[in-house]
Amino acid sequence: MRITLKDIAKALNLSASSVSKALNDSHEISQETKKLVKDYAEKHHFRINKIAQTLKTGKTYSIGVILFNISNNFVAQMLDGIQVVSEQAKYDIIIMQSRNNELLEKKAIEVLRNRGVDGLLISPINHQSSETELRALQENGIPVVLIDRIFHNLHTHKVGVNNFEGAYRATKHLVDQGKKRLMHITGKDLGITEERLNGFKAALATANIPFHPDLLLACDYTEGSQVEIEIKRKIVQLLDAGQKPDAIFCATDDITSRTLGVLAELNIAVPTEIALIGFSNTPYAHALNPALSAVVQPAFEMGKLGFQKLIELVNKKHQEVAFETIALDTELHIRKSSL
Amino acid sequence: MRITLKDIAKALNLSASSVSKALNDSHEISQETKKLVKDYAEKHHFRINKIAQTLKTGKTYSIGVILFNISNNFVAQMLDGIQVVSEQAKYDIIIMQSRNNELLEKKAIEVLRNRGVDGLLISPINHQSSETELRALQENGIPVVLIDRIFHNLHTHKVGVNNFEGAYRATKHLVDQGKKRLMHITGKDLGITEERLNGFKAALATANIPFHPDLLLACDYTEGSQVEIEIKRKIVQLLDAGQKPDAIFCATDDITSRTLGVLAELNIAVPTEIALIGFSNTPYAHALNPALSAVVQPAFEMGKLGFQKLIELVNKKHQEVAFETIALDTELHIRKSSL
DNA sequence: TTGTAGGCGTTATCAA
DNA sequence: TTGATAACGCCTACAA
Repeated sequence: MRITLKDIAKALNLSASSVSKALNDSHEISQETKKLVKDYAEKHHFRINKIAQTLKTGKTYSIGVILFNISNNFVAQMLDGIQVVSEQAKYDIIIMQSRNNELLEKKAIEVLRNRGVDGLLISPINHQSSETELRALQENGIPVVLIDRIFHNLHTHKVGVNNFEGAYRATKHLVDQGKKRLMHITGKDLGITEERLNGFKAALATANIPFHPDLLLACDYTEGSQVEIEIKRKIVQLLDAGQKPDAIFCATDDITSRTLGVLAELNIAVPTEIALIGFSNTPYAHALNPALSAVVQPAFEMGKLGFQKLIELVNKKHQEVAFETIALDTELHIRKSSL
Repeated sequence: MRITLKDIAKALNLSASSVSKALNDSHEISQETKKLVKDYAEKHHFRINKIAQTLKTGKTYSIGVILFNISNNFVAQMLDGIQVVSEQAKYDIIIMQSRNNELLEKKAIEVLRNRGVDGLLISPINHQSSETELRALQENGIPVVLIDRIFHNLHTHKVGVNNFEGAYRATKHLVDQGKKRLMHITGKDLGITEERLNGFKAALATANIPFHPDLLLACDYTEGSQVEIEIKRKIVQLLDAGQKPDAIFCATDDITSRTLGVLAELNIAVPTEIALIGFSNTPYAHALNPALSAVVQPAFEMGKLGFQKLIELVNKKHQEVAFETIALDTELHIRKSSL
């Protein structure tokens, strides 16, 4: 059904190797033969069997990408960047989701490894998740690059953002608005949240506002989606205790959206009762009511850069490389929700 | 570096074929030998080379999935359903985005075909997009299943929703609220929008409200993201002409979100000035201000069902199958934006 | 400039 | 119950 090199060879009275060379534009083959072969191939819709090619060459021309959840604006934007570069570089990408679950993460790595990929771009669950598995990949000549969640022990290229700085500026902004009781809602053990918490604390410190552990909520992402409930419970609890915050800084895209939802549900006016700002890459920030103040990450750029770095490694597998950690800047978009 | 069947065979003084059979639990191999082989394999971290296996067997155990844009709640939810089933079925999925661009769609099909997939799940751009390419796949024994965009000429299983019904009920709801000047914003040539338009018209008809072409906007999705600008221009134009609608029904997830944004930008109060309802699967519908009334599609179910249907085809490639078209029901969620 | 032979890692067929 | 052999489709020395 599907035509192969041999078929072409037979039809043209050539050897399979000549056909192979002709299709690969080898200098050992005459122009006429090349033309003959290529025309025939085109006419008969010859498509090379990548599987066989891979088996022979060892190159799969595919890259594994492990993200925690692709239905997240931030992640989707990274993915867009990744895809742009992957197309230029003629690499296919195989996307897997870890859902912030270390078991699924390990499984994804395993699947990709079995299937054969030339490299792996991953946003790991946390500091040391799947460390041995990733190291094993590297030792087998499959380069790994970390993206977004760059606080990981693995020794390699890492592309993320300046989390401390982003959090610091957002918090500073709230402080500058005269807010005194700042709450921080974050995720537990997500690999980037520590730095954001540090930024939060640092901004408080510069304003001589003591950090109040009661105003910190670290949501658990390992279980199903109880996050919204956790947030609601915490806020209600603060209200009941007469400890209402006057501003909230949210650490991730997902948390920001959910917090907004909880406040709406509780009929808490934003920003008059509680001001809100958070990490968010939603393209609809301006369309929300009130328009959302956000720390925006250069997600598209991160995706592009991360993938480029990975391709570099793939292409010079055997040379010594000085690994870099790149932290891009975030942008602070002030809108109504924090004013 | 990586251990192969032969290595095991050599180490155990067996033949490669026996090792292969042992690992595949063939009945021709003795229990002791199996244990021997499996233990050795485990101990030495043997992982089978899927590439070689595929070359030999012709089965890739991977399925191509072509969607138009994965950073869309609705699509992301479908994808979740797809992934759940794919893991059960032990198939990998390779995700590609067509971005509602027929050239990219064709390219994606080509890539998947070259790379080798056992089947294709696709949400095609429109009625006849890539029809010949898809048919060619089928003729080469690679089954195709259509999802979401089920109004396509291809003869196969199709899994989508009852678009007419969903649109009809949403529009009917607006009519029941006493709305008279209903606007419909939709996408041009997206394969599902005709039926939604028909549902819109039918609901108007039952209320004896004439359909007004001026109150219809079909956005062009083939070019970059001018959609929001188009919507804004149209609404401003209607306002200027004193033709302000009193309600809007939006046909897709993306259009609903964007329309909401435009209305906010134009400082048009929802629902008092203009009521709004639209197809949307955003998990934050209740968290928007005002909470968004929406026609919700069973996206997760669609993904699951579509993938299941595809796997069925993959597994009985040579039997005659009676193709089905399945239209799941949508849910109407009435919230504040349309009241 | 073209062809031959061997092999990538696996499995299927047949023989032992 | 095990083993030898060939084959999947392609590429690459090396020979012609």
